[in-house]
Amino acid sequence: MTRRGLRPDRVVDAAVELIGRDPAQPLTLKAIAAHLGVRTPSLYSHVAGLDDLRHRVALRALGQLRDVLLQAVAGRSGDDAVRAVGHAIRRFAIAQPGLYAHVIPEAGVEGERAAAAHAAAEPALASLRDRGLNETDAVHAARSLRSAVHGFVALELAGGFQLAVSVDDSFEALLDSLCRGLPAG
Amino acid sequence: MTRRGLRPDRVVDAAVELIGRDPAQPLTLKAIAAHLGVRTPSLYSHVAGLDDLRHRVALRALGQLRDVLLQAVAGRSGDDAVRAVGHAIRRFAIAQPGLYAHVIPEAGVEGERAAAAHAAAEPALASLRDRGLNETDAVHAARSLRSAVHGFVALELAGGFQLAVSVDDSFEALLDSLCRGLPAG
DNA sequence: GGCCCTAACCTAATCCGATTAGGTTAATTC
DNA sequence: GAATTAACCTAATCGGATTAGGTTAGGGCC
Repeated sequence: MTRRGLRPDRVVDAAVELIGRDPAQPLTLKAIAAHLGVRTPSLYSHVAGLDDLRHRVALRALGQLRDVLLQAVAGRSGDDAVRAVGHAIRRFAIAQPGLYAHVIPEAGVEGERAAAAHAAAEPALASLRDRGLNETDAVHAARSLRSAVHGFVALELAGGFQLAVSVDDSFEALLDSLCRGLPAG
Repeated sequence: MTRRGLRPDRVVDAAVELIGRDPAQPLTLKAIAAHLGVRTPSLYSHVAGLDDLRHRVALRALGQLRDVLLQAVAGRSGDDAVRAVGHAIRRFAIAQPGLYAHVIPEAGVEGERAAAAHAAAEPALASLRDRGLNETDAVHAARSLRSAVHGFVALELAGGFQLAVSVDDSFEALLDSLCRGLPAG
């Protein structure tokens, strides 16, 4: 019964690791507790429950996504930046499907999480403003880009692309279309 | 204890109705049974369990989506058809968010469901072929369109668009970009 | 060094929904 | 009208979340 020195962050670490190991497995307090060598109810000292845990995982995921996007757009502009954003999101989602799933809320977004989502969206938005778009058009474009990439990745991860046509090629085609089609200022 | 004359389809009907009433509420056998005036275990005479029920709901949803898309493309071609597909999907998703959610599988797709998904995708694919695209490019384009619209709707339903910019306008902008950007043959 | 307090951990118990086991009986068939 | 089938039921089990309420390790203070 030694103390484990758990912190909320350590619990989230464990959750993220389990999610990474097997994204199909649902995130369960029981599994996390076992992974940490603790009984399930003990987690309640650090986390307010399953919903709270999911919330924290979402924040973690959004933070990572933001980092990834910041790196992706660094030093790029124009179509180059748009493509980099697209590839970065897809790479992130494929590398950590379970984590990526938590980026999208199931119900409404609010508070801290909205802020995190906003922060994650910012890099793409900035590179679209650079493209010469005014604020409103940049928001339209950012939503379009994010929607297209999220939709693609969501369907891809769900196994939605069954036809015998390269999925990678389709993704490039999607980015091609977007770059061709997005207004340029 | 009179017989209710339940059929698998009636159970799915009830599920769809409950889902429609409150998409936020998770789909539960208990609620469906109550709605049908029956005890929970009785449902097992008609469906094999919760997973089977979800599968059936998904088939129903895919069928409806297909109908909606067939109507949407009827008599249209070119960008007109593309826009109609986009609007039809979005209208369907907003009208029946709970049902739409079941269109996207959580894990892999197989068998009957893959066929249903295929059938639902066909109308859009056909109208892209009409556009003069060869089969491969039509598949790329169909995936792009589906991804973009699905992503948009998923984020919209999740409350992901927080900024004070019209979501309807963003959707139009997305369709504009796609129409401008999709190859034309 | 010993006492106190907090909070981390535990066990036991409850709740809720899914699922299974096994009866009862309405409807159907012969 | 008897035999069969299958729809429905009750009772029980299971798995995971959550709550209630103890126990004790460890840090701060005398």
